[in-house]
Amino acid sequence: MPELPEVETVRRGLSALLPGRIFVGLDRPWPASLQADQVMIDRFLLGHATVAVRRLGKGLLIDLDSGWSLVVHLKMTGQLVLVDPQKPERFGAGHPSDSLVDNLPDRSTRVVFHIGDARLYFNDQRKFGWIKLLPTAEAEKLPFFLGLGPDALALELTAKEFAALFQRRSGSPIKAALLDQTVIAGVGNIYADEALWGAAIHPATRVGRLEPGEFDRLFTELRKVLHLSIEQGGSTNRNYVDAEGKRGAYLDFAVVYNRKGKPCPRCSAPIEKIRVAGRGTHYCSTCQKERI
DNA sequence: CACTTGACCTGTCCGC
DNA sequence: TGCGGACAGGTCAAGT
Repeated sequence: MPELPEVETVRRGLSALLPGRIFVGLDRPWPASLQADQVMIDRFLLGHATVAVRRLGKGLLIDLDSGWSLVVHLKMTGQLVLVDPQKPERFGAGHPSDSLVDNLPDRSTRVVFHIGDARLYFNDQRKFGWIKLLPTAEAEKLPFFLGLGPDALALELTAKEFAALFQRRSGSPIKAALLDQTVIAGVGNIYADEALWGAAIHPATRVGRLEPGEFDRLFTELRKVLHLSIEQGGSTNRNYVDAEGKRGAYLDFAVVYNRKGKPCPRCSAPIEKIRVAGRGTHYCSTCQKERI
């Protein structure tokens, strides 16, 4: 799944649904997805309530009143969906076209948290995702979190600072550097392609060849697509759903991602798909000129 | 250190 | 229709 806008959408959903409710039980149809000792689960999860839900890059922290946290990474196909029997209208019914999941648990369900009467399902078709239970201070110090660059939507980040983050990756294609979470946190394959199209930069352009004005444009476009996507509840290509099981609508606004052969809205040339940094990459060869 | 490639898994789609 | 291969929102480890 999940790049910054999708994780942020899940965070907001859980933030509205979880705090104050007590974890009372657990099912683990695929135990490896939850890295936690049963003794720690009994002491620091069960009987405790959520106090806050935070996002760090593409990771989530569910802070508990025990001083411990559930740390979640959804990787490619992870979902966190809360089903509340008190509010069945939240889930599926009414807008079935918005819902991608019903009848949980299903065969991708890896962990089920019982939270009062409600159920929080961790589904993950490809099993790349994980959940850990750790003391909050320790969770924040996981290598993955310590290594993160500034959040792509950090309020205090300026265009000048944005450009400076890329210095040490001067030999990389700009797309590879954008995907590097230690440079800047939160950008993934979809929004890298969309932002590079907006800034009219070829994805394979070496960082060292970019001009200051191009970094300015990239910074502006990146934030624009991330904000728009959050407004739209994220991107659902295949699996992604929010905390209520609903898909995101951003791909209706996407210009290049998953749109090979469709016309570029700037110049009407067909969008092309190539491979950059080992990832499928969509761009307009007319608007985003390659520089040798 | 910077950079690239393949591996982790399951499911789906495309071409023959 | 069937089958094999490529590919899918992300990281990591290992290689050069």
